[in-house]
Amino acid sequence: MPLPEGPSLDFLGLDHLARMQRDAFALDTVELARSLVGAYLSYRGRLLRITETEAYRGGDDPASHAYRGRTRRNAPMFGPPGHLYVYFTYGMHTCVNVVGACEGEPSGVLLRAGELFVPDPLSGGMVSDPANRVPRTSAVGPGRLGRAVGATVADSGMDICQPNAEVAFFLGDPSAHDPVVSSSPRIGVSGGAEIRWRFYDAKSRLVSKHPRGLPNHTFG
DNA sequence: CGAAGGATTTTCT
DNA sequence: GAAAATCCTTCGT
Repeated sequence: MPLPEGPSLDFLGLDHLARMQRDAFALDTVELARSLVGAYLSYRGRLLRITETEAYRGGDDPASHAYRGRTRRNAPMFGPPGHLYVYFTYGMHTCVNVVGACEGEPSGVLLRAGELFVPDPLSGGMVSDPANRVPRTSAVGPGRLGRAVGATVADSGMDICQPNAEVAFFLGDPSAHDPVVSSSPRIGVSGGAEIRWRFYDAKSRLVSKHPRGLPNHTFG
């Protein structure tokens, strides 16, 4: 089986990519979710190309953790853009969100899937991680992504716009590897199932499978 | 293949 | 005490 379609990251040297600053996160939550597909995430030294996100926008989104108001857990969703909201669920999964902007209302973009990269001693660049091929070790699915980058709830609230933050996003190189961003209803939500706030790269194999066979390209 | 059920613990009611 | 923005295994076609 071939490795998943993806960029050869010889150019990566993340220095060549623009690091996302506060203004890049201060977008409407849904716009941020869309723009993060194809972006690179550096999480304490682990590198990931984001392939799938979901938006949780506003206090009247019934699927959002913020739906029933502010609690200690979801507090970062009510704060300024460019911070992490990390939560623990189902007794075993740690899921990572980024806070965007929503007119003073709570905001969260759930990182649902990505393609892992590892250093390549031969080229000196980064190459797709063989772990991507094994569902268990991949970063496909929010729980698996959280595990792959080693996220913990202690990371919740982290300001990722500080110059020396251990977590940072970089905009992908549009001229080299445009994602084809498609949308679908969100996965695993109990309310608001008609809203298409899930975004994914239709060119990537490394996206989650929609339980209901709803819009979701699969290549191979 | 797909459907069903268990795992496991934090958070909130 | 119940639910949870999930994942994995098992069991049935």
